[in-house]
Amino acid sequence: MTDGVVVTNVDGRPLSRRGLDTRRRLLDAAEVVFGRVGYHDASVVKLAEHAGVAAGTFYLYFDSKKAIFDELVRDLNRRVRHAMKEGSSKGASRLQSELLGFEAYFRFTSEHPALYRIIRQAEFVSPEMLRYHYDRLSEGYIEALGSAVESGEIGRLDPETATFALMGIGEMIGMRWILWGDGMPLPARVLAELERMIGCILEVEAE
Amino acid sequence: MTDGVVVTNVDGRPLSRRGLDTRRRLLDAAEVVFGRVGYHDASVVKLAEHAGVAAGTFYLYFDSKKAIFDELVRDLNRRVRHAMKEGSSKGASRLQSELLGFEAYFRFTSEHPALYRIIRQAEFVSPEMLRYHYDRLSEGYIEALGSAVESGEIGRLDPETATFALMGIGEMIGMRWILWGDGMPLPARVLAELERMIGCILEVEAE
Amino acid sequence: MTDGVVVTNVDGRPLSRRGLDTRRRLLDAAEVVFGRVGYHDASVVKLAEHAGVAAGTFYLYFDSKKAIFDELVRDLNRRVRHAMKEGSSKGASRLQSELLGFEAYFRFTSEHPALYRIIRQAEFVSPEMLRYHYDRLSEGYIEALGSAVESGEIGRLDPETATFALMGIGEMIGMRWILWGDGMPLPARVLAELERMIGCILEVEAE
Amino acid sequence: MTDGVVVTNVDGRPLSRRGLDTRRRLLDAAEVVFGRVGYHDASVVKLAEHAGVAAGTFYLYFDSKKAIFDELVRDLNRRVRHAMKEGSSKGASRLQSELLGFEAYFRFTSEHPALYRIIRQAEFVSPEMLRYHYDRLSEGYIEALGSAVESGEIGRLDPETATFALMGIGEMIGMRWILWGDGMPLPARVLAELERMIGCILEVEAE
DNA sequence: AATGAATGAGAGTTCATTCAT
DNA sequence: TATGAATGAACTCTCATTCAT
Repeated sequence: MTDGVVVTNVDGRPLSRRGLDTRRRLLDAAEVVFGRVGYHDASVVKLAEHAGVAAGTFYLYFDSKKAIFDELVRDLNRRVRHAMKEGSSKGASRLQSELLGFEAYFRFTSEHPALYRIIRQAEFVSPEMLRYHYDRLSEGYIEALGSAVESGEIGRLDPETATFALMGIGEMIGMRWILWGDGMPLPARVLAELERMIGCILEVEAE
Repeated sequence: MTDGVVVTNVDGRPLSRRGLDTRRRLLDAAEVVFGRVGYHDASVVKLAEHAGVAAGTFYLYFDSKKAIFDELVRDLNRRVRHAMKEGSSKGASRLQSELLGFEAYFRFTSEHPALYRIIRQAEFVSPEMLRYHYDRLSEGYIEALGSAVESGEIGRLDPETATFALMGIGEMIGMRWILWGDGMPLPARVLAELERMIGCILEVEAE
Repeated sequence: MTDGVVVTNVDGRPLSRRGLDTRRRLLDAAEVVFGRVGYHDASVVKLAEHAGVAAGTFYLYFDSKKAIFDELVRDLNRRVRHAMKEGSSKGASRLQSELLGFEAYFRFTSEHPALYRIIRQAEFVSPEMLRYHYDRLSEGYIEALGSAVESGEIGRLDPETATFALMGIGEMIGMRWILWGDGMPLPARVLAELERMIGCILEVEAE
Repeated sequence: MTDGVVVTNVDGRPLSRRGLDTRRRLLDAAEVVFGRVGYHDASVVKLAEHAGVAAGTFYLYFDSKKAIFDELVRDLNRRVRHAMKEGSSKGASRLQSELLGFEAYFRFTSEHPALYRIIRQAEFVSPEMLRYHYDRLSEGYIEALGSAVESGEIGRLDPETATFALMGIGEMIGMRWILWGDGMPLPARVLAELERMIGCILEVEAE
C-alpha cells in the first residue's frame, strides 16, 4: 500500500493482479466493517464474507486481524493527509488554506466515518498506530506553522500546541456535526464560528 | 450512584452498607481495569478478582459487563463535572474561571486516565453513553456561554460551536501532554498558548 | 497428582472434592481418547465429552491440550513403575524378580495400552516427557543392576546398557504380543524364550 | 519406487525423467521435514517448499499427505534392510554377521534419524505401515534364525521371539545413544555389552 | 508439468453468564 | 451476601486439498 513499494503477501512474495485485487477488497471491507461494528465485533469471518472471499483467504494477505487494522490505519491516514493537502493547496490566503484543509478533512470523514471510529479504537487495539496517526497528521502541520511564524505570516504562537488544538477542534466538531449530525455541509453558523476561531488562533485577519 | 437516589442491587432491593461497599469496590476495579487493558480484555473475572470478590458476586450488583461500563461512565462524568465546577468557581474573571475549569479537567484526567480511555471505547461498547458524556459535559457550558454572550461579558460567539471546540482542545491537549507526556503540570509554553487561544476564542482580554 | 502434593487448578487454587473428581475424569478420558485415536485426532472437545463435561471446563483444570498430555505421561509413568515395583518385590530369586517385573509391565500395558501409544507420540508432542518417561523408568533399574553387579549377584554387565536393552525387549515383545496379539498372557514359547534371554543377559542361572 | 516397477504419477501415467526427479525431491523433503518437525506439523506446503515446488505440484505425485508418508516408510524400510543385508553379509562368523548387521542399522539411523521418528509416528498416522515396517524388518531375520537353529549353528531359541527382542534392543540402544547421544560410534562399553548380549541370546560363543 | 490463489472444515482457546451450594 | 465450578457459543487461525491458468 505504501506508494512505490511492491505489495507482498504474508510469505513475502509479490502479489499478482488477482492477489492485489483481493487484498484491496479485504482492506475496503475492513474499513466498512470495523467502522460499522467496531474491531471486536468484526470477526475475521465477517471481514472475509464482506470482501467476498473465504475465511482462510484472509490469512493469505494479512498475518492477523490486528495486522489488517494497522494497515487500514496507515491507509486511511495516508488518504486523509493527501485529501487535506490537496484541499489546502487551493487557498489563496493563509486563512483560506486552513479553512480548505479543514473542509477537506470534514469531507473525508464524512465519506469515511470509519476513520474517526477506528482511531478511537486504536487506543487499545493498537496504541502504536494511534501515535502513528496523530504524529503523521500533526508533523507537517507543526512545521508549516513554524515557518509561517518565522515569516511573520501569522502571530507568534507555539506551533505544536496550536496544531493539537486545531486537531482537537476538528475532531470534536466533526464528531458533533458530521458524525452525529447530517454530514456535510456544516451549518452556516458553525462554519462561521470555526472561521473566526481559526483566524484568531492563528492571529490572522479574516478577509 | 446518582445522588440522593437509593442504590439497589439487580433485584431492585436496596443495598446494605456491606453491599454498597462491594459495589463501590467493583466500580473502582472497573475504572482501574478498563483503564488499563480496555473493555474487551477486561474479563468479568478480572474485575471481580481486582475487587476481591468471586465471579458470581459481580452479578449481584450489575446485570452485565456493559452495565458496569455504563455506570462507570456516569460515575466519572459526574465527578469530572463536579471537579470542573469546583475549579472554575474560584476564578475572579471570566478568563480565569475558564482556565481554572480547564486546569481542573486536566488534573482529573491526570488522576483518572481511565476517563479518556473509557470514553474512546464507548464509541462501540455503549454509543448512548458516549452521547451522554459529551451532552452532559457540554450542556452547562453552552448555557453559561450563552448568558455571557447576552450580558456582553464575552464576544458574540456561537455557544455550542465554541463549547465543542473547547472540549476538543481539552481532549487533544490532554491526550498529548497528560496521557502521552509526563502528566501534570503542563509545560509553561503549552499553558501560555492555551490561555491565549481560550482568550481569543471567547474574545476576552488576557489580564 | 504427585503424591502428597496439593493438586491445584490453573489459577493455583487447591481443588475442592468436586474439582478433584472432574480433573480425574478428564485425565482418565485423556488416557482412553489419546490411546484410541492419538494426540492429534483427540480434540479437547472430545476429551471433555468423554469426561462428561463441557469444553470450557477442560481449561479450568489444564492450561492446554499439551498440559494434560504431559500430566498423563507423569501419571502413567508413576503407575507403571509402581506396578513393576510391586510385582518384582514378590520374587524369591533375582531372576524371578526380573520376570515378575516384566510380567507386571506386560499386565499394565495390557490394561493400559495407551501407555505405549502415548509414549510413541511424545516424540514430537512433548520430547521432554519422552525423556522423562525413559529416564524415570530406567533410573531405579540401572541402580539396582549396579548394586547386583557389585554384590556378585549377577554377572559383570554394564548396568545402563543392559537396562536399555531390557526396556527395548519389553517394549518390542509387548507391542508384538500384547498390543498386536491377544493381550495377556504371553504364549508359553515366548515366555520361555524371554526367561532364557533375561537369564543370560543378567548371567544368572535359571532355576 | 519399488525396484523394477514403473513409477507412475497419480493418474497412473508413467513419469518422465523430470517427473521422477520432482517425485524424488518430494520424498527427500518428506524425510527431512517429517523427521524434523513430525507428521502433523509438517504441512504439505512446507514439504513442497522444501522440495522447491509449488503446493499444487505435490498432488501430481501423491494422492495425499498420508500417501507420501506411507511411501516414505516403504522407501526407508527398503533402504535400511538393504544396508543391514550389505553389512551382515561381510561377517565371517555368525556373531560377527549379527554385529555387522546391527552396526549397519545404527549407521543408517544415525544418517537417517527420521526413520526412528517416523516409525514412532506411524502408530496413529498409518498403523498398517507400522506393521509393514516391523514385519518386513523381522521376516528375513526370523527365517535366517530358524535355519541357523536347524543347522545347529546357534542355540535352540525361538526365532520370532528372539528377533523381536533383538529389534527392541536395537531400537532402544539406538534411541539412547544415537539419537540422544552424539551419534556414531557407540561408546566402547556399550558396544562390548551389546556384543555380549547378542552372543548369549543366540547362544554362540564370542571369538 | 507446474503454479498458487482459494477454499472451508475444524482446531484450540476464551469468557460472559448461570446456579447449586 | 457470597461462592466458584460449569457452561457453550464464538472467536482467531491453520492447512489439506482443488482447480483455473
